[in-house]
Amino acid sequence: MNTIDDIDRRILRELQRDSATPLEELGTRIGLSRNACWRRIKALEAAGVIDRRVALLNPGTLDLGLMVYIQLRTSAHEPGWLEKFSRATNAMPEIMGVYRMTGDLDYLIRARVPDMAGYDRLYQRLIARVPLSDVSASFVMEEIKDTHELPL
Amino acid sequence: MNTIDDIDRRILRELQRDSATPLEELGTRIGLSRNACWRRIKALEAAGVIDRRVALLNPGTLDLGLMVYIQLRTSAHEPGWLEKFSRATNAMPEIMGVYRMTGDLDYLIRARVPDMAGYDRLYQRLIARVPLSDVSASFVMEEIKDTHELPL
DNA sequence: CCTGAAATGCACTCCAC
DNA sequence: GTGGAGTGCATTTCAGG
Repeated sequence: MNTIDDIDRRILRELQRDSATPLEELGTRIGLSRNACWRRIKALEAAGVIDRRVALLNPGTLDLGLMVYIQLRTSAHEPGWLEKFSRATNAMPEIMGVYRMTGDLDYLIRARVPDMAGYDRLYQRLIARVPLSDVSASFVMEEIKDTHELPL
Repeated sequence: MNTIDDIDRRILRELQRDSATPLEELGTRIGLSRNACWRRIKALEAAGVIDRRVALLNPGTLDLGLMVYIQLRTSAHEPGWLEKFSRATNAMPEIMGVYRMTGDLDYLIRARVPDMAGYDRLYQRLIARVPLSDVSASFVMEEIKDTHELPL
């Protein structure tokens, strides 16, 4: 895989902000021909730097206004617990992120639900599938910033 | 804005997983003609349900392997503090999420950096711009799940 | 590495049904 | 809602510097 230079970074910055821009405009914006631009994009895709193109949806219009972070502190887990936990959370679409953490909290879950009742249903379903101890939830009152864009 | 029916949801599910699929294939997959499919997508865009199309990048290939959650517990902040905090965090690209929370922690920051040294630089820059008290960081050891896809 | 042009294919529109 | 057909532009390939 080739090293990523400055021009690549500018291309990536544009694409992760908006991938619908025509090649022509993208090229002129970064001072490259449409064609050279295209070749770099293909190379970045082949190298796995660009993972995929997706549509970003608006949570507010889909009745998913409540974001919640669930913190888990574990007791001693039996062998195979992590495997079961991983399968359970991966099978639950409301759960968008699951992270094993340093520090005093062991696992952190990021989820989106319509409202408090929706959180309760999620919680009930989760503890029914995996034994959990010491669960606490924090709800997002205000999203000051929330982006998928990586710092380049 | 029209209500979103089951077929719309299936379209959205496909698009937020992969927006590069040709209309033809997308149509057959959900059992709709290319044409009807296209009309629904345009309607969803007009209604703001589909926000935009973006490229998703691979953090591992861009030397952004470390994800960190920074927890802030506030002391009494002077007026205008939130405004300053918001501007500062929005101007820092490593910071991908900033949330005002319920519960004992007041603000939660999600950020991506290359490594521990990168985190320290971020931390130093942040406290230089905004007065903060009671800052604690938790680092992601393992990403068990991490997706942008909303539950539909 | 790049540019510019040619060929392909798809998005998009309009049509009749 | 379906399918077909036509236009134009984006994407891709190719020839060449």
